[in-house]
Amino acid sequence: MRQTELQAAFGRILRQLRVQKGLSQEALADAAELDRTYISLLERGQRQPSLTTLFALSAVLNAKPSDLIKRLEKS
Amino acid sequence: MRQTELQAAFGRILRQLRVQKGLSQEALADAAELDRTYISLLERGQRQPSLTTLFALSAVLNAKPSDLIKRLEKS
DNA sequence: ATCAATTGTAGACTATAGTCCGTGGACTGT
DNA sequence: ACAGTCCACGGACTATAGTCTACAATTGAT
Repeated sequence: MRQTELQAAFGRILRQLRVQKGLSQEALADAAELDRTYISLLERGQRQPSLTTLFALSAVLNAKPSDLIKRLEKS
Repeated sequence: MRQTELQAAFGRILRQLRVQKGLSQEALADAAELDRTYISLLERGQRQPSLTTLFALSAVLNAKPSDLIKRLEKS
């Protein structure tokens, strides 16, 4: 998988989980102690998270980081 | 898990997998198209990988990225 | 048609991922 | 003693993660 595809796929998964939980980008950002505009960038595939950011987002979304990565592998 | 602990734990896992495969840091770096000194930093817990770096390292080590993350969650 | 909430986006910025070049130390074999 | 391999480590650098401010576009409700 190329880098841009990886980022785009991560963005789709992130958005899906966030919407499923009924959170706004801002609510997610606040809970994960990140910036709202950065969540927007992530979801649009223009950034890729570091490990700690992955863990922080997963925690807020009640998902295991490894499950999130597993979904990435399949996409 | 705090950020520094996360990095340190990732470093330990990375080193263990690399040694298991009988690779030098340089061999791993070359195969993953990364820098030798950066592998050293990762293993010593002084850097954390991006998603694409995680995938690149996992590929060389014949491990699924999600399995690597799973080990991180448990440590 | 308007208002509020949400999101896209741009620009300038700081922090950190990742590179490159070099040095020195530990270890092994000869 | 010397050569070869592997690794720690430093400094200087470039690329990108992540912040902050502000404004425009979208959507949904009334």
